Amino acid sequence: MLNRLPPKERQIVDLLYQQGAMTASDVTDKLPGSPSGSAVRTMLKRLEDKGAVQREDSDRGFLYSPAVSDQTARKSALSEVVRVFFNGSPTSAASALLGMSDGIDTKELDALEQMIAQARKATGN
Amino acid sequence: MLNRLPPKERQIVDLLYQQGAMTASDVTDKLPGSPSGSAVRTMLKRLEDKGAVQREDSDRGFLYSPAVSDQTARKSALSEVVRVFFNGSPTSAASALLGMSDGIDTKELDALEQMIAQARKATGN
DNA sequence: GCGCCTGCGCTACAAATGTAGCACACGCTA
DNA sequence: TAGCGTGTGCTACATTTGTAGCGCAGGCGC
Repeated sequence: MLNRLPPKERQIVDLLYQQGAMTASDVTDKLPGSPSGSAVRTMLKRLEDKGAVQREDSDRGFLYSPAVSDQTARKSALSEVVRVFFNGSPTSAASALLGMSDGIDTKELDALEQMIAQARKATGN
Repeated sequence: MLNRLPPKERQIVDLLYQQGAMTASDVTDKLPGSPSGSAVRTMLKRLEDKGAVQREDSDRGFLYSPAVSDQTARKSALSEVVRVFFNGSPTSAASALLGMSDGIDTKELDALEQMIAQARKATGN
């Protein structure tokens, strides 16, 4: 669970989820406050020890990526927010989400309505 | 920002958002791992110093509550998840939300479709 | 072969966090 | 009034986090 990570470590994992696998120096560059490379490497190591990230050998050095799949992490993150802020109701959260989007792509709205239709069917079962 | 809080402190603030204002000993009881009361009070104090929670006098001792309104915190939490996991697309997140709800209340679905209709109009502007 | 980058790991250390013990004040009750 | 239970604050301390310095290895240009 991401919430069990301390602030900076979490920031790093978030970055990896957001931008995909990258090297330690990439992380260093993209992190605010221009931390030293070794500082970042240390945290990456700790994250690895905790099993939060994994690394893979590449020609430009190690590539770090989250140990938990995007799919799983997304679900987990959403569940958390729903539980804490929306009294366990995913639909309430979805409403709030709709409310806060500025310009929305029509296609996405179509997709959403499809999902709603699906949900209606499921409920009907 | 909640993500700037260390794990346990965040757990406490989450609890306050989820269950509303409560006393230090209530927090102690509801927290897993049965921590000591003084441990909890210390964290509550630190949270207060950081401006994350506020307290109010009551007949049964101090009542602690999040310093940031639910509204604001919700929005902020959702934005964060959307940014990190859904490439900034609220509608994608909403889809995922729909997908993960089990039995959904028909009324909520109706409400959602209304929101979508609204969004369509807004886009048309 | 000799410097130079780049990437990495190890070690060190200050600050933050997590946890608890102790002492004190207030309201009740025997 | 002496003795409790409850609610607090203060202090202390072990662990974890955040940050960086140093030294080493491999690839590259001179």
